Amino acid sequence: MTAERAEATQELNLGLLCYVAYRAVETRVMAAVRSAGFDDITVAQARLFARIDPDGTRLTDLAEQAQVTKQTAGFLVDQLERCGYVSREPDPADARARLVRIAPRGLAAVEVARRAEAEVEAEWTRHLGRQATAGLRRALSRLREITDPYQ
Amino acid sequence: MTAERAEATQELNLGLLCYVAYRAVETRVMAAVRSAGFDDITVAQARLFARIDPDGTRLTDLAEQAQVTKQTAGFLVDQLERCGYVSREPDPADARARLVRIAPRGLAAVEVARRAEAEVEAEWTRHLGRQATAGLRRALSRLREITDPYQ
DNA sequence: AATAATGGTCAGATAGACTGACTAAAGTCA
DNA sequence: TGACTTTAGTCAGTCTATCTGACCATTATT
Repeated sequence: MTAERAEATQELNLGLLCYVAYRAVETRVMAAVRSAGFDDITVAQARLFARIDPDGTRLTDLAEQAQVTKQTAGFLVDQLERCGYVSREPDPADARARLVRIAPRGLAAVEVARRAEAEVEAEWTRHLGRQATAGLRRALSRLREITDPYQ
Repeated sequence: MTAERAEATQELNLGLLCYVAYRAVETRVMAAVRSAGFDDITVAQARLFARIDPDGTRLTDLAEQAQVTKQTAGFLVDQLERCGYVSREPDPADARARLVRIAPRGLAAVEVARRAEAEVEAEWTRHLGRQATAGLRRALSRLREITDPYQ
């Protein structure tokens, strides 16, 4: 690596730094989930799945939060439903809508994912120290106020 | 939002927090690049493009860093080349290989992207304060030591 | 009651990702 | 040196995730 490149590396912008960290977590979590026997789930499905509220979420809301079209969201929910991760129920508040809910198999997968996340966070804490990790979480959480319209 | 949901929101894992921040930057940068007239570039192309070294990078290295197959990388570089963002030159060190280099049009796009990134970082700094932003950068950079094999 | 907006589906097209098989050049080592 | 292995990249084919546009049913608005 040239000196110029080393300098460029140091100056990586915050967005890319976030991406590298995020991807590391996603890779680890997906690997854990798959090796726990949930090997029919894809990354796209998981990203959508992660947005489902414990009380159920409408397809349109899911699509908006995951930033895909409702057609795409419907396509992914179809697959999640077929594989037993979610179910669709009528929304009592609106006869047009249906609520996507996490099914038992989905809950089991969430359990595995949570454990993997916790493992990664523990590693990060060992590497950064407890205080710096807490600071990282605080900063990222506060950033959501200006970066996540669906918080 | 129910109390239960509010609590879950607070406890978002670090990976997802990174994702939200990353996506906000990517969205902003892509919008800036497109509205500056580079409207034929896609997110997938941009992600690969972002890994090209100023001195040129081999396709295989590009693929590895972006975590796609070399076929996919080749597909994307074909498009970037056709649109004038990169060029391919023989690698003087290895007759099998070719170096992907950023072409003039690519440099112009990088310029726009850099400005957009700087804008976002300025906003983040206003929101978090100078010290917390510096801490965020420090923490994420140190995390690369354990999350980015290609740093 | 008529019209507009919203939640969701159907149909079709395309981009981007993969696996597998292959060629050509480099590297290894008996 | 010559045979084998590895590496850089391409070709062909498939599949998944995404989009746009059109549409239906229900709800909201006026």
